[in-house]
Amino acid sequence: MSTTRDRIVDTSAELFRRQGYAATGIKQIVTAAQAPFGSLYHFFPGGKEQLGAEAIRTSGALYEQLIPAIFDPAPDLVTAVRMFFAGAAAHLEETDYEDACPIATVALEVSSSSETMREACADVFDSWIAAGASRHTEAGIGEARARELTIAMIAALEGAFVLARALRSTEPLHIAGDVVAATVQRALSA
Amino acid sequence: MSTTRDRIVDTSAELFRRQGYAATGIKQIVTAAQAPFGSLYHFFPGGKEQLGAEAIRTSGALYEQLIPAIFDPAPDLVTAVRMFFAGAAAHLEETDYEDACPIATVALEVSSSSETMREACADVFDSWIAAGASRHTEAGIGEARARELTIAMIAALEGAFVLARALRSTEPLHIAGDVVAATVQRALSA
DNA sequence: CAGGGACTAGATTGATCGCTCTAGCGAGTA
DNA sequence: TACTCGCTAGAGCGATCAATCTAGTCCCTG
Repeated sequence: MSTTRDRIVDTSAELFRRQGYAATGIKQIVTAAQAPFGSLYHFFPGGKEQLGAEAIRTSGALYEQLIPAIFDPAPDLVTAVRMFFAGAAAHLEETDYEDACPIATVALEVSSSSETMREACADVFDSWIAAGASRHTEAGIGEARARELTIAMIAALEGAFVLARALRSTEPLHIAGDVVAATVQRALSA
Repeated sequence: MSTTRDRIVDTSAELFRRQGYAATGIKQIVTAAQAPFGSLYHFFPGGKEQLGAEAIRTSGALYEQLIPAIFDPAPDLVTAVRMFFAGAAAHLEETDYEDACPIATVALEVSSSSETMREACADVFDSWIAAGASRHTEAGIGEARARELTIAMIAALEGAFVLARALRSTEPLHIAGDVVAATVQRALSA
C-alpha cells in the first residue's frame, strides 16, 4: 500500500527518467499517479521544482541500494562490477530501452538552469561515489585510487546508458563493463 | 557571413545542448538567432522536430571534426586520447560548465518519444564510432578491438560530462581520460 | 519594366503550461 | 452532535507552447 504522496514522487521519478524534466507536465504526473491534482500542491508547495528535486533524491537513493545488493553476494569485486553492468544491460533491454539511469537525463537538462535541482543531482552522484569507493577500499585498494575507480565506473555506466538508449543496443554496456572490470582487476593486483 | 537558415540551426544546436530539446522554445530560438519567425517554418516545414534532427546532425558532424583536429597532430594515440579529454575539460570550464556534449542531453530526452530524433542521434554516434575506430586501427589495433575501445572511450567521455556538469568539476573528465588512455596503452602493447 | 519565387513579418490559433483558488469531503476529537 | 484539520477536487488564471495563415518585401530573371 502506498500513500498519495509516495505515488506522486515515484511516478514523477519514472517519468523524469524516461522523458526528462521539461517534457513532463504536472497534469501528466497526477494522471499517471492516479492522484488528485490538488494534492500535488498540498504536498509540494514549492511546485514542480520541489517535486523534481525530491524525485531525484528518492530515485537516487533507491538506485544506490543496488550497490550492496549486487556487491555483497558477489564472490569478488571484479565479478561484482561485471554483474552490475550486465544487470543494467538486462534491465534496459527488458524495459525496451526506457529505464536507464534514473537521474542522468534530468542532470544534463537542469545543470544550467536550476541550481536547486543541479544540487540534488550532485548530492546523489556524491553519495554514489562514496558508496562505491568504500566497496573498493574494503577490497584493499587505497582511498584515492578507490575514489578514482568509482568515478570512472559511474562515468562509464552513464555514458554507456546514453549510447545504449540512442543506439537501442546493449553493446556499449557490455563493453564498458569489460573495460571497467579489467581496470579494477589491474588495480587489485598492483 | 551566415545565412538565416544556418543561424537558426546553429543557435538551436547551442540551446539544445545547454537546456535540452523540450525546454527550448521556438520563440527562444528565433529570438536568439535574430531570425524572422516566419523563416523558421519556411526552412523547416516539419517544425521543431525537423529542426531538432538537423541541429543534432549538424552539431554532431562539427564535433566529429575534433577527432582529426586532435588526433592528427598528436605524436601518438595515447597522447591524443589524453589531449581529447583535457581539451573537453578545459572547454567545459571555460563555458562555466555549459558546453558539454552537443547531443547527449537531447539523446537521453528523446530516445523514448521521437523515433526521428533518436535516429539522428544514433547516426551521429555511429559516425563518431566509425571515425574513432579508424584512428585505432591505423595505430595497429585489430578492427574488433578498435571498435570496442572507441565505444568505451565515447561512453567514458559522455558519462564524465554528465558527472562534470552536475558536480561542476572537471575531475571526472580527467579521471576518465586517464583510464581510457591506460586502456588504449595496454591494447597497443598487446 | 513586369512577373515570379524566395524569404520576411507578425498576428492569431487552439492547446497546454505551471499554478492559485475556493469549496467540500471525511476521519478524529470534544 | 459540533468542530477541526489533513486532504481531495477541479474550475479557472495568465502565460506560453508549437504551428498556421495572410500579407508584404525583396531580388532575380525574362
